[in-house]
Amino acid sequence: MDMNNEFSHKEIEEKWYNHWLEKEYFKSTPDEREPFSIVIPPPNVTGVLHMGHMLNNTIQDILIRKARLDGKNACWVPGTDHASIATEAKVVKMLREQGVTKSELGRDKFLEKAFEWKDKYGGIILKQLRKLGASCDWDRTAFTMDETRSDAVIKAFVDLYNEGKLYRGLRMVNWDPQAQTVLSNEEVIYSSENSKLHKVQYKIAGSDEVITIATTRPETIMGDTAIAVHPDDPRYSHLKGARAIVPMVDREIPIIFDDYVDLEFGTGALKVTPAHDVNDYEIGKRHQLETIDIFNADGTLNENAKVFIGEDRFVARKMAVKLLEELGALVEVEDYQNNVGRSERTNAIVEPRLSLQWYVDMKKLVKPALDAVEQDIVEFFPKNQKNLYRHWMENIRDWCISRQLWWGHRIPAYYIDEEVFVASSIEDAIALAEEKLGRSVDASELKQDEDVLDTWFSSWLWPISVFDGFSNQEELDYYYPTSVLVTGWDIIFLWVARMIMAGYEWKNEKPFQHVYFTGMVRDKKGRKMSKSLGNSPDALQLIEEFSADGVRFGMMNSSPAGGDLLFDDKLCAQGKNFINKIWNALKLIKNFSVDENLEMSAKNKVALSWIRNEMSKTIEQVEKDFKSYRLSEALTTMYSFIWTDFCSWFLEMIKPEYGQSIDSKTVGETLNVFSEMMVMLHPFMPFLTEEVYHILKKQETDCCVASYPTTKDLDSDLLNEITELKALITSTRDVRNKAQLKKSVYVDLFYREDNALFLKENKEAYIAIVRHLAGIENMSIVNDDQNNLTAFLSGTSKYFIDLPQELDAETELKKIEEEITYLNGFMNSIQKKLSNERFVNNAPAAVVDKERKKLSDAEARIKILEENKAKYA
RNA sequence: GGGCGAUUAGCUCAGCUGGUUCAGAGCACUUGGUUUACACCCAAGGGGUCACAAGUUCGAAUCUUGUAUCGCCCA
Repeated sequence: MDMNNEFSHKEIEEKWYNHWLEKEYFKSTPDEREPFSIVIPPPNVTGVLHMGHMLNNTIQDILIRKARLDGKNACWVPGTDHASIATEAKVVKMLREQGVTKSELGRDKFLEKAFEWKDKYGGIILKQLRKLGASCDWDRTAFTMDETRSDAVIKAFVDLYNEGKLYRGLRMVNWDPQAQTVLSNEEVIYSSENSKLHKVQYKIAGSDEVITIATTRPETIMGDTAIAVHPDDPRYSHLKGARAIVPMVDREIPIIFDDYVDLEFGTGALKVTPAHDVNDYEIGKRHQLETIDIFNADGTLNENAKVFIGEDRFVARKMAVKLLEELGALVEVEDYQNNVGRSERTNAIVEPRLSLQWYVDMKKLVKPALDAVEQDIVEFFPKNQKNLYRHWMENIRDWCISRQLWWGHRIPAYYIDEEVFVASSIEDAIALAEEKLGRSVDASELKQDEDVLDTWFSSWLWPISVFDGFSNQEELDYYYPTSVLVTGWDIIFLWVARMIMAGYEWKNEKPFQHVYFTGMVRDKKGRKMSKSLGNSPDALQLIEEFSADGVRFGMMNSSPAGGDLLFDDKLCAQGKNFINKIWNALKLIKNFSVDENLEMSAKNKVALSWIRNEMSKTIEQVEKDFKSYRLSEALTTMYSFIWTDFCSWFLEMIKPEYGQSIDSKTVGETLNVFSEMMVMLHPFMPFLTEEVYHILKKQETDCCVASYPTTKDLDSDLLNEITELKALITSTRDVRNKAQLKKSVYVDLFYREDNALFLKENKEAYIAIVRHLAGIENMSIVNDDQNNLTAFLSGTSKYFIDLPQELDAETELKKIEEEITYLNGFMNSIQKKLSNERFVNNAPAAVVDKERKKLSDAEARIKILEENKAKYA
């Protein structure tokens, strides 16, 4: 048969992916079969495939393909999220390049542009997933801002509000005074900058005493509402109940005691400005302090400051320093390095600012979600993530869900003056307003909230909303709860925990049975992959170079659940080599010269029986590994079975001598084993296995939808005997190597009459295998030690080989002596164990027997080694 | 400061319920091999006091505690 020398992955990948799509193998609709469903963690619609996605989606594809082969109704729902911040930033940038600003355009026009942009550039990542072989039901592709998903979001918001689980409250945000917008934490870049630490004296009211604080921001002094010191600080304990006077504005503020204060830092006294510092805000809340906001939105000072009104915050800082100096309040100014946050987009120093935001009251949602994980109703893989989850859930904070952006779901809250009406439509809002106000209300009176919802507020509904579960129960009943969620542990709070809460909140049921946490993909130096480091390989280029199967192999080869993956091209190269190996095994078999008239030899019969047993063992192990999500273990198991057992041992066993033919039955059986092997490996390497599956023989189905192979009862005698036989072959090859024999030189091998291996019924086959694999001409029995032959040991049996020349006596002697020394020590330790009554009495009988066997084996080996030694001495 | 985790061969990591599937894989290394399916390969080999210390146990890489070093998350 004519076959390519190499597996040409590009055309083969495309061919089979299209074939699978045409056959609609990935499509799922509810039926009588057991469902197996996965919802994709929706990637950012503007994103491109990176290493993390590859790992994550390879795992999902492996699980879904395995379920499909197991005969389940496998449904993998793909989709993307709208990524408010990232997408809006990209659209704003595009508009800026066109010379248009967001505010000039207005909300509606801006959204139009954003959707245009999304339709044009969005979803590239889903196309890229196809290259990886992802077997998603593409007809189900969902987007967090499409109609169904948007309806769900609005409904969820209204529900929570009506149940009192949503509220509006003040919160400290990252404010960019230049762009006049709120930034998320991800958009603020912190770095160490040079600044000055000012030590400022505050007078204590009604005394001559002063208290000195240290600050890098003297321009905020006018907003101070307390001075805080540590409760254990002896320097200040006498100030309990005292009040200090804020310099420049002469306002009295309390001195408070709080653990937050660092005794070592500065003077140990901290000025507290709740309106302009996150930590101060927290302290303020604890001590019910007044909050004085002294800044305008553009970073200039307002009337509350009393001084420097209208000046920019940095101008005000200089003026404040000068004024403090004049007042004699400034004690000292020293150089200081501190962490400064700047806006990623404008480079302006970020100003912490209080603003009114929407919150979810998480304490009202937490209980069933915490219980579910604690009781393994939702099971985590690996388990240790439970601790992290519990810790977070027990210390949960309310979730701020409003974002000062336009791209996203606009908050369904409508205002008339101070009154809020939350409703899923303007009509409903009007009705609510009319009822409340007792008069007719016109739509134009209602002002809808300007903000949108956090993207996670749509993602947390994902396992329900992709099945349209907020308005339709039918699909949900079948697919929900989903079987497994595959995601990174870095979003356990942002996403996983919230999905579990949403599941119980709206469906009173967990969203998934299992959660498989993947590790982070790092570069080979252990650094996170990032754009700025430029250490992330181009995913598609990797596929191009190593093939999709090769990359999938590389991703899976070294990534246990939860463990980080130090990515190295070499891993993919190993995958590519594996493909080459399988391809060549296929070539070998297809190019056998088959003789229909040949009988199947005893040797081939034993070989086939053995490989079937090994295959069964492998399947059993793989099934076990799948159950506990030890996917990289499963792959390693299959790899070593295919490469070592099947190729290196089995194929060599049945391979005819050069120029000879092989019987058709052996070939037929071998093709069956190979075929099953391809189905077994299919979830990990779908393209290669499908191609090989069809070249092997005429098949009734495609590999993609075949039945996963099953296990058979093991013949443990045969397995043990072949293990022994392999050891003999390896020892013989070793002796040949040491004698520097050429492969083409055949020699004679002898065994003793009492050799158990060659007393069995498979004796003839075993001899044939040894001869075939170890370069042996004749194999026969000798009764006595043969001084003209070279003796060697395999297991506990002694063999003789007729070498053209003797082995180097000195090296042999040294090795023998070393082994005798080792065995003596080994025996000692076992004897010690066996003479320990407590061991013999307490250890299980099987363990004791094993120790006895070890002892007798070691004795037998020593006896033979001593004989051999005598010969060399 | 609070929490989580890691430390096993030169490198990257497996090692599940303590006991021959217990010290293992890949890469790297050494020796030999190419008219023979595969040099993207074959055969054979070398290499580890399982971070350190104590404890539990008949028995510890595995369980407990402490120490050291490193990583991550939250503040």
